[in-house]
Amino acid sequence: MSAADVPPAEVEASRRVWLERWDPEAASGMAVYTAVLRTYQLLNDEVNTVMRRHDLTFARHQVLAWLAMDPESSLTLSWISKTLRIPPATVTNIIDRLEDEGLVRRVPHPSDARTTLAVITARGEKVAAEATRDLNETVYECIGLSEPKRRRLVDLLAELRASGNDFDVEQSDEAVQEVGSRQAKERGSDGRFEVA
Amino acid sequence: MSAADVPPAEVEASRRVWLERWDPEAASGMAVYTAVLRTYQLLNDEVNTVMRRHDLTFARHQVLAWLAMDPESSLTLSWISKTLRIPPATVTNIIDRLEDEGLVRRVPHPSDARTTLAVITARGEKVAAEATRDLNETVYECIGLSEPKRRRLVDLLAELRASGNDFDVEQSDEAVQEVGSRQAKERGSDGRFEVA
DNA sequence: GACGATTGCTACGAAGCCGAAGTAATCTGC
DNA sequence: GCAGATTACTTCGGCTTCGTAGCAATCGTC
Repeated sequence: MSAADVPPAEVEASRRVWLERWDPEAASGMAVYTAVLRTYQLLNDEVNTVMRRHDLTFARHQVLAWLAMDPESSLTLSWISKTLRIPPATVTNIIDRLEDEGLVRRVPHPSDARTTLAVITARGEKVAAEATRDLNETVYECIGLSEPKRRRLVDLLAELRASGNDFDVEQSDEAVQEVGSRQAKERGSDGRFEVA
Repeated sequence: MSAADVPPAEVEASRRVWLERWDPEAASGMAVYTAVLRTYQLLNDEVNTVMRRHDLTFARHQVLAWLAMDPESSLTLSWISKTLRIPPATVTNIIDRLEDEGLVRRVPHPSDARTTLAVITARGEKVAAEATRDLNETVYECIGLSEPKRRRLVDLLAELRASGNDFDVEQSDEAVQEVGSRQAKERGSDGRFEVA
């Protein structure tokens, strides 16, 4: 939340020591992890600074943004949990907070009494739009990388994730299919299909 | 800790909606942030899984590793806070835990009664070495990217950090100088200089 | 239609992190 | 040598996250 960057010189020093004591491959791997971590921390700090201005968290904004984008302005909690990969307990907490702030309402699902829908309120839409605009202007548009470099960076990170841990990627694909069919089923009762 | 990856198809959908409603530059910025975030989460999960095997946290291991690398096997808490960018309260907590586990001892600074030194114990050295080896073998050496790609990735991330937010970089440099001089002063009494 | 398995959500509790306030020691300028 | 600022660390309290266990509703199979 507040940690941002380790002084470069220190990092270099640590890398040198690492190289002396451990594998070169481990050293380059550590460099990658360190770089990802520090970049994450930097961006995360900026994002959270913006979010705090709107009394939100990144996680809460994420949920709110998905709700704002949804054609029905409503999502089931389990859908949120699966799609955004947030543990159910955390989703409950997030919706609790959003509800406390009056940005979201819990509504029982019409055909399945087990599930509850999160419905975004007018105020929620407003806050979501404001926060998103702020986020775009303050963080996303200010990333100091040319368009092609952004693309290359995204590609490299995707490759890292894809090859680094097949397991997780497979899991994601499964989830997509599950979510897709669930959505189709749910929305089917309304005569509409929202393909994932 | 458990969130790892949003289903790619969902992400693509969100990006499309983003593109419709907001700037293309904001969309590519969001893509970068999302990619960094997800990669961080993936690696972080792996790192923490390893750390849990050694009853450590990444933060605790980081501190332990720096202690293990230090020629004096000791660091002041404030140095740790500044260099690793960890808030003082968190450093206190980290050292508390490490002390509870007998990996570190708190020793009063010989010449400044305000500051306390964290000194790594023999057991601390052992745990640090084991955890680091495990981390290298399980995570760092398994990152699915060729050596040149790793380098390119690290460079791109460095550029993002450097150009994206001059403020933070300057802050870092200040910290380096401060830390450097502090170290020199502290170590000066021992007749040795540890340049940052 | 009924029983076991599954699914959806929540309550509880533990852990980590950190901002703010507090205490103690040291440094600075006079 | 002495106020006042600074520095170092800790305590406190709150927030977020998430694993586990629990309850309630639903589904699938017979």
